[in-house]
Amino acid sequence: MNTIDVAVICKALGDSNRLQIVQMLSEGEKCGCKLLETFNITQPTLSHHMKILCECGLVNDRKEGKWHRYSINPIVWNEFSAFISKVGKVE
Amino acid sequence: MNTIDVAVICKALGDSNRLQIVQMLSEGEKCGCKLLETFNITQPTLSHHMKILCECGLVNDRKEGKWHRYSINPIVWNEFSAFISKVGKVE
DNA sequence: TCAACACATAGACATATATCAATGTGAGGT
DNA sequence: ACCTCACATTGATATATGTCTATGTGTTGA
Repeated sequence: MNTIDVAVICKALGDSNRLQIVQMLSEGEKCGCKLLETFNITQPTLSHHMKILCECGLVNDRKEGKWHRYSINPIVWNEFSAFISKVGKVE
Repeated sequence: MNTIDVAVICKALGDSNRLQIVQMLSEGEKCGCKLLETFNITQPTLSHHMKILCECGLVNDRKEGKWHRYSINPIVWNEFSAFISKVGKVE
């Protein structure tokens, strides 16, 4: 994972709605309509946020019938987390 | 550290110039003029970026004569890193 | 086939952001 | 005193972003 990838991920997490979404996904896989109940935003706005979270790789989207099951991508998240941890270790 | 703090930090790191700046600071304390040599931006733009990095707590600013010595704030960085690591640990 | 549900897309709009040129401030050195 | 250097501040501007309403798409069930 390079610097550009990490910057894109950080930008994705730089919105408090999106950060709260991934916190909810941390509890386990959830569908969009369930997420929509929690936040005070319209459906297109949620769709917009989920697109950003999926495109940067942080979140997986598993389609099941008419539902979209969203979940955290642990591989990407671990790489991101390792990058952040490493930068904090000052020489 | 709460969700809002983390979102602000992520937004700060969501710019590739700022992410590269903290990567440089990871090598050790550096003054602004040294940072300015590395990046293809003007001095006011660097000043703007440093202000954002300092205000979110990620970076310390130690004034020494006419220089500003910037360095990573390990305490804030560790808290941030721990938060990110925790969210990635899906139940 | 039709209606309802889950989600995407398009367009509009207000606000935020990154960047610059110009200028101000403050500290050191001659 | 004057100049130079390091950095901050002030507008200005183009672009990006978050949000909405309206509408389209695809799936499910009656």
